[in-house]
Amino acid sequence: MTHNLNTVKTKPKVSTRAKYHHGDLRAALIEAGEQVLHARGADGFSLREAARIAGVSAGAPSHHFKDARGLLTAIAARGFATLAQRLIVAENQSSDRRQKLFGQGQAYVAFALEFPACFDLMWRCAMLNTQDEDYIREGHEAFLSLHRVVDGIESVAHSPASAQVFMVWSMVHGFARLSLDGSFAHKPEIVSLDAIMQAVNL
Amino acid sequence: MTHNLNTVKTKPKVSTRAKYHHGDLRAALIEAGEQVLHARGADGFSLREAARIAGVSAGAPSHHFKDARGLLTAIAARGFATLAQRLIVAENQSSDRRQKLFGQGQAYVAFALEFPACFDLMWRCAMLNTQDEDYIREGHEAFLSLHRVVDGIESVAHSPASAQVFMVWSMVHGFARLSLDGSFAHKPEIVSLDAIMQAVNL
DNA sequence: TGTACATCAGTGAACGCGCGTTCACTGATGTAC
DNA sequence: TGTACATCAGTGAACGCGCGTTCACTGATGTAC
Repeated sequence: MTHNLNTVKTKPKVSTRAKYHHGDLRAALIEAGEQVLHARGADGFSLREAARIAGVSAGAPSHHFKDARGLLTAIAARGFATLAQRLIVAENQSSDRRQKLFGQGQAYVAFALEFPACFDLMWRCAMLNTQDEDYIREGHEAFLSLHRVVDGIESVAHSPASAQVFMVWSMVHGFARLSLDGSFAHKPEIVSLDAIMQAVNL
Repeated sequence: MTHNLNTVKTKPKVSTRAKYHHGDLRAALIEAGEQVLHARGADGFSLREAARIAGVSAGAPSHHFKDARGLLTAIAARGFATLAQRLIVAENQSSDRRQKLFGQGQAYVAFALEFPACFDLMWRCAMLNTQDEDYIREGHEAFLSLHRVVDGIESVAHSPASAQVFMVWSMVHGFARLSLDGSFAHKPEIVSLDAIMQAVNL
């Protein structure tokens, strides 16, 4: 996931001669699509622009994705994969269970802030094929990691673990969204995720 | 806020003869716009369709709104006004402070579920004029109501009140969003806002 | 190693789409006198 | 009450926009023999 859209268009392959066959256009389109997404946001996304960046004609993507939605779904699935991976890293980074959870919260929000358009896209169901296997699997993967950690917490509040997972998820997700959408921008108080997670007694 | 887009197009005024001047086209456009928004979502919104529903030509809106963004901003501001009003109702509906907060949480989520596209729009800054006075004021109004209630709670956790406001807001907002975006749809556990708010010790 | 041929993965031109906005215009309204 | 006139709030035609997708095509690749 690297995004610099304004670079001069260069051939993705080292060979000096343009190759008629790309090699791995599917992967190249996903990467190009991520660039477009990052630069223009989910609403400004364009399949043609992704093709342009990949150095290929507008019709070419149809050989690898059924339509624009197909590419976007692949990108969203990759987003979930990255998120899940980071949550798992946080899960393994501490032995203290509360520390694990704090780490996951930070990782979740950091992901959203690092890839705002992708994070946005991941929940823009109207733009995605939500039946897609990868998309479902990677999303579930992320949820499971969070679930494992919350399950490991003996709570001060004696709520069912499932309520606590959804509580934490909602809070962290809401915090990420409100941050991205600028809702905290003009509030006098400084808003930190740490302070907020401290405020809930787990 | 009533939305039935598929009704036969009727003149908004009682007079049998079409009037050249509308009377209150601004208000009619806002209402028509809400219908479009509700039926097609924020992404499917179209100024022309709103004009069509209001029974007016495509150019007419320009006399009342600078552009499409202007109309959308007015709609979003009205959304915040409605939300604020409902939060204030919840605030006054109980004398118990925790009950107030629970009521506000329910009201917040209920609003999101009742007007999903409007709720969505209210945070779609790229589609709005976020400098608009009304938009800012009504949004602030809603926040203030929540703030008052949280300030009135003596917490088990001795966190600063501001951290608690943002915690509650994040949680409720995240819950609303995840609900709307279908993230809870395929989870085995039943997810209720009540259970989740119980899980945080306030 | 050479050849025939099927399949794959591109090209590039074309299509239709509804949109937001602009513009010269005109009908309706309200006000000054 | 009547008239002249400015202003307001509509019309409807036109424009340009970049988009996603389709299609007949062709160059490149790989495989069977």
